[in-house]
Amino acid sequence: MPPTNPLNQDISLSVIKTACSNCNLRELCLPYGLNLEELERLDDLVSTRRRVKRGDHLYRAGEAFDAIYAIRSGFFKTDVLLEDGRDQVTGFQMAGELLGLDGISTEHHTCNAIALEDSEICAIPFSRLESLSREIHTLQHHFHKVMSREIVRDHGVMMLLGTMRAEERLAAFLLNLSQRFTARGFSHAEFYLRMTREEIGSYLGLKLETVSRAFSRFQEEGHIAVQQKHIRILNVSGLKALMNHRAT
Amino acid sequence: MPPTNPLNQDISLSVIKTACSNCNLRELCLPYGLNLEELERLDDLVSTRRRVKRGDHLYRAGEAFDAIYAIRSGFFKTDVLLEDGRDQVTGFQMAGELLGLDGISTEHHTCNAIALEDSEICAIPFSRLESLSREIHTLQHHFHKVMSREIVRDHGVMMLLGTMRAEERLAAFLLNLSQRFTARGFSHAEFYLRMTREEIGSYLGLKLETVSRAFSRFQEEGHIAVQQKHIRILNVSGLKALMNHRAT
DNA sequence: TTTAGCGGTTGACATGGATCAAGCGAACTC
DNA sequence: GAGTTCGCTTGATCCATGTCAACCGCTAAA
Repeated sequence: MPPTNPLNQDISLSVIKTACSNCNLRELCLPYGLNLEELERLDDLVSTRRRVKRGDHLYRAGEAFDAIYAIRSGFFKTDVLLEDGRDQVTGFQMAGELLGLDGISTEHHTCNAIALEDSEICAIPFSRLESLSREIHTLQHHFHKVMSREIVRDHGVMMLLGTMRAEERLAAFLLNLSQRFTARGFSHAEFYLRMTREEIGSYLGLKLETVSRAFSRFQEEGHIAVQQKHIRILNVSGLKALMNHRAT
Repeated sequence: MPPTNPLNQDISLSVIKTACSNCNLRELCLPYGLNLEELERLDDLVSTRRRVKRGDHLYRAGEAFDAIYAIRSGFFKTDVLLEDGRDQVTGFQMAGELLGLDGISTEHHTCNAIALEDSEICAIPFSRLESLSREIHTLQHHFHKVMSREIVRDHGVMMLLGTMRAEERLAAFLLNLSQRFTARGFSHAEFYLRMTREEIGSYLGLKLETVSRAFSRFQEEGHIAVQQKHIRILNVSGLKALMNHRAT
């Protein structure tokens, strides 16, 4: 039932929508571990929500940094560009994950963040986040953990790029996606890829043809079923075995 | 002149030695930007100094995390291990740089830190660092910058591993070392490598033979002079040109 | 329904770097 | 001072992945 005053309705709706305290991602995202009173203080801070259409930039390398972004829904990639035109996808981000941490260092973004599907993000003004985390120990500590986790993730990618074969890389990639979908309550075994073969290749340090061949091979061997961007994982342990195989 | 009481001498010496306020790396390290009073508060915190002999571990993957480490002198590498025995060097660290940031995430170290020469480090208990950075805004902000810088550095390595050829990787590596030595007041053109060809290769995702051949080639082409671990850079712009050459 | 375009698949061939192997020189031990 | 070891260099060969090219099949627009 709409209330008598439609304006109030709008306001309360928008408040509800942008509140961390009300967000079902709060256990994955920045508010992790906060109590109710602390949550409400964080709500004050996370005031801006924005839609980003598929293909649009959330931010570009070189732009001034003043906020980090939490993904409320949707899917992003980040990439870095070299002067000579080469680029590399440095990550794929999904709901509950943070974007923009790279910008703190120089106060300018150092990569591009591009939506791979229509998405919604919450902007978190960074200086206000620092203020609040000076007051809320839990928030401070969790933020540090999130940054550290990003460093650990990057080490994993370095390992992957530095020592793994093409098929190992792709297996690791699929298992990682599967695990992150699971954490968000989706099927661990069946999902749609939001990115092209070329973007996967860029992330994994491979050419798109190599990615495509590896997909076909996994299918032949019964590890997965692929149809375009639709993936079904048929044999998780098979994929895991692929990863740890070579001991060169 | 030694004072009459040799014990006092020892104490004051050790205090002087471990103080950030007295360390000539303070502009590169954690204390960056702090005023005198703040520096003294940081001094209280950085009480433990430790020597790490060449080849020894500062910490190992899996150990409980409770402190980060600032390198006072010396040279380290960090590496990650896969279950199947493969490993990858994730970085080389020199004086003024921090080690252990990866441990914050899980409260356990996720990599090994090994001294490549006899070194000295300052241990900074992490929970106390968090406390202090809740009180000193400048410290908090600078610590965030340092973590972010590590993320940006990792993206650079991902780019290198994902898109560059062997010679480009080595050129980038040499230029990076040169720049970091310069920042520490050493020659930008002449230095000793503290790591083996194999360790360089591991970091760059190459085999030691490939690293060796690339060194030889750089020498033939007059970009550098190599003799074992002694490197002289003869043509900086030549090396830079090597890096941005290919536009595939 | 036809057509255009983009992403994906597959094949043939090329190549950069890995692998295997031999030898060398500097540093360390006895 | 001789012998041993380890790190490095260099050559020959191999192979995983890149490159080039053709074609396929969704999807969307006309």
